[in-house]
Amino acid sequence: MQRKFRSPRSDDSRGVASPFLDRISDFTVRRLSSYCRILRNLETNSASTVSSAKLAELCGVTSAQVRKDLSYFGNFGTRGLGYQVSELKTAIEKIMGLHRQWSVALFGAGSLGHALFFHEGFREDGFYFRHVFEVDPLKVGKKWQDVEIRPIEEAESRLKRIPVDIAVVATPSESAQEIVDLVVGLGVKAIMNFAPRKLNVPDNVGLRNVNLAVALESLSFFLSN
Amino acid sequence: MQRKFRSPRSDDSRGVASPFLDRISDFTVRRLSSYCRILRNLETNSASTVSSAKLAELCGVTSAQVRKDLSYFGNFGTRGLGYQVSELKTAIEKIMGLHRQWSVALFGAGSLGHALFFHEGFREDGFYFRHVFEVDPLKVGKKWQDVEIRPIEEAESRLKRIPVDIAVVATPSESAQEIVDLVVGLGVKAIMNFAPRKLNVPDNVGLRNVNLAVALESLSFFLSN
DNA sequence: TAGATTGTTAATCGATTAACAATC
DNA sequence: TAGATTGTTAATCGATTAACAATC
Repeated sequence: MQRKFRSPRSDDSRGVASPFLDRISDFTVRRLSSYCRILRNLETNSASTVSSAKLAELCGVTSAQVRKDLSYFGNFGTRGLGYQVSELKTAIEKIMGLHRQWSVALFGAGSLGHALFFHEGFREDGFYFRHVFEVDPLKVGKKWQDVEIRPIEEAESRLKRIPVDIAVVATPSESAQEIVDLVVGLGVKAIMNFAPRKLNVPDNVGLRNVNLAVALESLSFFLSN
Repeated sequence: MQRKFRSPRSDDSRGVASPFLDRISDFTVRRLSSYCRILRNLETNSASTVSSAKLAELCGVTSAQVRKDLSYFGNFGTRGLGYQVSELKTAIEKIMGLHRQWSVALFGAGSLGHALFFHEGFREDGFYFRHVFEVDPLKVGKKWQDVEIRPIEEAESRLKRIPVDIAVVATPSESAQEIVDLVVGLGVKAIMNFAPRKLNVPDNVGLRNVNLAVALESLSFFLSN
């Protein structure tokens, strides 16, 4: 149904079990994102505990689903009482890698690139844009916050000097594969792609495609049928 | 596993069978989008026929999947020969509702709203923004192409005068439900939501959530494990 | 203790795939 | 005709859910 992600064998000293030998589906990962967001809200509203039923309701899933998802990673609750909000939030952030910072390079400084760069949620989650690369000479040289837009030709040398964990591709489809090949060659292991085309990456590189048209087309289908 | 969409009973005079009594999963709809895009490319490159195996390869799925997806809607191929590219493209566009125009209202004229408004792919697919509504008085009055940004208070009267098929919500999370209630009350039957929160809509309204953070968080999980 | 809720197993549901008769 | 490829059925795979013993 979907490609699964196999977690490498690595133990963890701070109470979060690693799901080695097990496989976590992307469905589960996406729900963990959602649980995390809700738990942050609950924490803001000073809730101290939450049951799987309550969390499920707030996320629009079943309570069995919540418990099942969490069970891949450890025992976070107390029978009869539920989960400590802050504790569970911290645990999920750690599982998701949201307890640390990630360096990101943005390719494409068009309106989509602009929106991504200034999207506040990313920074709050620990994702920091270190580079912006663009072909349009009219945009090169401009500064977005403390990052100067540089020509794509400088990507290699700059990424060697200041490496990143993640590359975000917000360029026209034609240049996407080229950029991916470049950053993969430079050791980048994770790519978020907005270009609506199939990209080839090695097995050990994570690729997530975001296609803005799909949601609208799905609504168009819904309205038509 | 997911909510299914039940197609209403309605026959079609132009050769595309309607899948009444059947249910089409959102997985299938998303793949139809993908087939459509590839077929458009093939048509541009003057390919006249394509097999399910070739189409599958270009989309990154199996040939059985392609044939299965298409089989929900009719018989589009010729045994031994494959599919006519233009014919199949036209058929899928019709199934998806991409053979006509859709009117869209945009809520939120921030950088995300800006990116969506100027996203070329939408217009090419037949989605036209008729309205842009925004609370920030500094933005109200500006013109994006031929559309003037108007205050959110005018949404009701303007949408009554010039109705839309789809509302796109690109506002902060806090105002999203309010906007949804408003447009649902005005008869809008399809909503694309970028606010990272659960929205309540009646059963007969289509809602698609796009969460930009999820793809990055999923990569953060990938890199961490 | 009685009530509540977890963690987990087994059952169910539904999506994908293999296989092949039909047929160009 | 022989080769190719569809449309469809049945088998498989995997995600979700119901149910309940464990236990706070």
